[in-house]
Amino acid sequence: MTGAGERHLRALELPVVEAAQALVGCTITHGDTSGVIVETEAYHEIEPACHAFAGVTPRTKPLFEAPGIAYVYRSYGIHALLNVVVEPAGVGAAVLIRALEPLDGIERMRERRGREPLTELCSGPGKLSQALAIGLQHDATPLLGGPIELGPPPPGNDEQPALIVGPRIGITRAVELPWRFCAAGSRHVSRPWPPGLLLGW
DNA sequence: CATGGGATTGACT
DNA sequence: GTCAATCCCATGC
Repeated sequence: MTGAGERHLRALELPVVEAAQALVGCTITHGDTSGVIVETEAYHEIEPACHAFAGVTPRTKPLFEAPGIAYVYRSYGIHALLNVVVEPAGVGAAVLIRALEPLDGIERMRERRGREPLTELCSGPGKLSQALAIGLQHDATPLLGGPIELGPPPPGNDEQPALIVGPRIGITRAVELPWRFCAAGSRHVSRPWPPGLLLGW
């Protein structure tokens, strides 16, 4: 039997678009800081917005490895963005973690972010990396038993949350694909929930 | 080896 | 709403 308590493990076995949905509600922990995933996007080598579209390069190599490792890259020269690599080895695909609901180490997050409001700590892919002190040194590290830990939903929150689906944000290619997923009603997403359809209703 | 772009953010008009 | 910061890496000469 497969309980909700191991949803993060099942997510790692799914195709990337389904994995992106299943990961909403799971947790990310680094040291004393952790949060619940409330927003994700799927990226796959078949579409040009994905870094893996260019094939295997020194930068994209982790995307093509076996599921369950991190892909962390620098964005706009400033931010480190965290992805969960999924799909079998040889297939380049990953789930971008776009926002967390802060759970543990909130004061530490406030120090690192230089901001007080709970909704400004992890409400964006660059923000959550800063709040959890995730950097390029974590690229290709395991997410099970590594420095950054992917975990199941918190106790009492095992229900797969209702999701809002919409187009991905901040990209210029393959903008039409509805591969962004937000926990419905969460106030911790990177932007007020997108226009789009509700899933899970 | 030189160049250009980007899965963002925060500050500013 | 607009815009610059900043740096890794993919690409091209």
